[in-house]
Amino acid sequence: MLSHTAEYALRAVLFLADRGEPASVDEIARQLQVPRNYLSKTLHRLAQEGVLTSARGKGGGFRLAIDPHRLKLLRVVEPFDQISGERRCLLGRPQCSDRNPCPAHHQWRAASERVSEFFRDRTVGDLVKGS
Amino acid sequence: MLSHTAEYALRAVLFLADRGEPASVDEIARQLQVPRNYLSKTLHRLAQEGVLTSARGKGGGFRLAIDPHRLKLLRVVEPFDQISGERRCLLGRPQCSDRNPCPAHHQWRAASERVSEFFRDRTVGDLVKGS
DNA sequence: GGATATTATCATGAATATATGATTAATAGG
DNA sequence: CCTATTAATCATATATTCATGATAATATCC
Repeated sequence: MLSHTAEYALRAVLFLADRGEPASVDEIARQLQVPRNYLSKTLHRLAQEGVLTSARGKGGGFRLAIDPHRLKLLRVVEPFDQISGERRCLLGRPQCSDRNPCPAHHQWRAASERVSEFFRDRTVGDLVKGS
Repeated sequence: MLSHTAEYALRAVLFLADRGEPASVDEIARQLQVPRNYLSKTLHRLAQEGVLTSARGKGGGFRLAIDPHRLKLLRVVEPFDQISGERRCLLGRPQCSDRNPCPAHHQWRAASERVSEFFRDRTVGDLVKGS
């Protein structure tokens, strides 16, 4: 469902939310067992998006820029995977829409809407143990 | 949601179901506006899976091997994309399961289940206009 | 059996996602 | 200022997806 990159992003964010204080890429990568430099780029991207803040040098690292209970999962994931946005027609028809639906449109919409909803409504806080 | 390949497969199958008689790769590719040789491999794969039958030579082509109303969408799509099977943990934890759930497990399950259901329950016949 | 239509296969290429290793830039603390 | 720590960047490698063009194999029809 999610790309590796988006999954790394989400796991890193959950880790940071759970932890509550800054952590270095090294530490996060070790915890999640994912490639260090690859994760570094992913986290950098999240920082650009305003989800994380980063600080170099001693005592630096990444931390959440947003209260976990206000941080929607979609915000974490959408820089990497297109989850929501305009829902793509299952049959790839560009002209497909609510008013001019392909044969699959309504049924597919109802199903896929649930997934978008999940990412749009749930917050990082919802998924962290201690809250 | 679907890869290009799976989308091509689904569209080709719907086309064949709608049409009711054999069609050549050339014709299907022209109709769907997708790359010919690439589609050829995709259809070949569907033939191997028993979804289509193929015939070479004059008068040949591909046709459905299964009554559209008995052909689940999952059957068309699963050779290319992993939709169902063991639902993958959103956080990539191999040990995650109903009995040993990750924090996202139940919520994610409820949402993604809808998508699996769609492919598992709906048939090609459901999506063809004239039926 | 020759011409033609068609799927099947092969060789290759381009684009993207995933990943690794090395280097550079910034920051904090002594 | 020096050193250690850390993010940021650069160069490159590997795997997968998506795609193209050419050729081989097979079937039909005359």
